[in-house]
Amino acid sequence: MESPRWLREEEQRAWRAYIRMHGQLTALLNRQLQADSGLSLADYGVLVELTDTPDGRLRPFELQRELQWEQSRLSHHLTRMQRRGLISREECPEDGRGAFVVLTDAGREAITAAAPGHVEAVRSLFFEGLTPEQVAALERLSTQVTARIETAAGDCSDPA
Amino acid sequence: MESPRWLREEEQRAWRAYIRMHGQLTALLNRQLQADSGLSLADYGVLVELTDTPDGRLRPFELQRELQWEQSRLSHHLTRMQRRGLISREECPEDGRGAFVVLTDAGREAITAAAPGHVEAVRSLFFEGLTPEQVAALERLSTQVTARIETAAGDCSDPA
DNA sequence: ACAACGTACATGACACGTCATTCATTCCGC
DNA sequence: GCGGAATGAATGACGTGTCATGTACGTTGT
Repeated sequence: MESPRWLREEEQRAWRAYIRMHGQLTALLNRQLQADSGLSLADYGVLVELTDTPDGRLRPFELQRELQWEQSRLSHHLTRMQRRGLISREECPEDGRGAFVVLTDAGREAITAAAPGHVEAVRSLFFEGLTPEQVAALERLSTQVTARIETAAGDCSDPA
Repeated sequence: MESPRWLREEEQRAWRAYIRMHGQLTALLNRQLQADSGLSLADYGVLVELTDTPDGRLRPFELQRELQWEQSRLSHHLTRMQRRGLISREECPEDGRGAFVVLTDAGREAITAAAPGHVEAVRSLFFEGLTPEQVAALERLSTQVTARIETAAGDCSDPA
C-alpha cells in the first residue's frame, strides 16, 4: 500500500493541460455551432456520417460503429433529431429488427449551412496555432492511445 | 462562396483521430471511476481541488476558476454532491453573497479511495503508450491551443 | 446617501448521456 | 424446425450540462 505510482510531474502537467484544453475547445465549438446553426456537435457528427454516404441513409449500428457512441445514446439522439426533423427513420426490409436512418432535406440544409462556420472555427481555434509537425504528432498520439484503449476494452469483455 | 477553406487531409485525419481518442478515453475513465468508487470524473475534479487546499474549503468562484466550468454547472454539481454527502456548503462571513464549499469526511474518504485506481487507469490507458517526448509535445500543444482559445474568447467578450 | 452597476451564487427548464431492461428478430446447433 | 443464444434497436429512470433568469449583496461615483 505504499506508493500507488502517481503520475510523474510532467505527466500531471500534460494531463491537466490536456483536459483543460479539451474542455475549453469543445465548449467554444459547441457554442459557435449552436449559435450559428442550432446544431450541437453531436448533431453535426451524425449529419456528417449521413452526408458521407451516397444515399444519405445508414443503419443505426453502422452509425454507431463510426461514431463510437453507446447504442442507447445514439438511439436517444436519433429520437431527438427526428423530432426536430433533421432525420427520419425507415424500416429495413432485409432485417426485421433493423432500421434505417435517413437524412431529410432539412437535415441536409442544416449541415450544409453549418459546415463552413464550424470548420472555420476548428481551424482558427485549433489548427492555426499548430505546426504541421504538431498535427502529425497529434494524429500519431491519438491513434496510439486509441489502439491501446481498444485492446484494453476488448480484453475486458473477451478475456482469455 | 467558392471554397470555404476545408481542413487539409492530414488535419481531417488528426481531428477525427483526436475526437475519437478523447471520447473513448473519457468514457473508459468515467466507467472505471464510477464502477470502482461511485464517483464521476466531475466529482473527482471537484474533490481534487478541495483536497489540494489546506483546510478543504474553497469559495465556489475559486473552484470555478480552477475547473474552468460554467458557473451554473458548478452550482448544480455542488448541489448534487451535497445531496450525496461529499461536500457541504457554509456561509461566508466576509462576503454576504458568498459561500464556502467544504470537503466532508465522506468526501475525503471517497477521493482517497478512488485516486489510486483512477491514476492507474490514466497511466495504463494513456501514458504507458506514450514516449516522454510525446507527453512533452502534448503539454506544449495543449498549452498553445488553450492560450489561443483564451485570447479568442477574451476578444469576443471584451473587444477593442 | 443612494442610484447604477458589477459580482457571487442559485434555480427552473430543458437537452444530453448512461445504465439497465425490454422486445423482436435472426442465427445456429441439434 | 425448434430451442437457445446472439443481434439490432427502443425505452424509462436518473444523473449531467447549458441557457436564461433571479436574487442578494458589494462597489463606485456623484
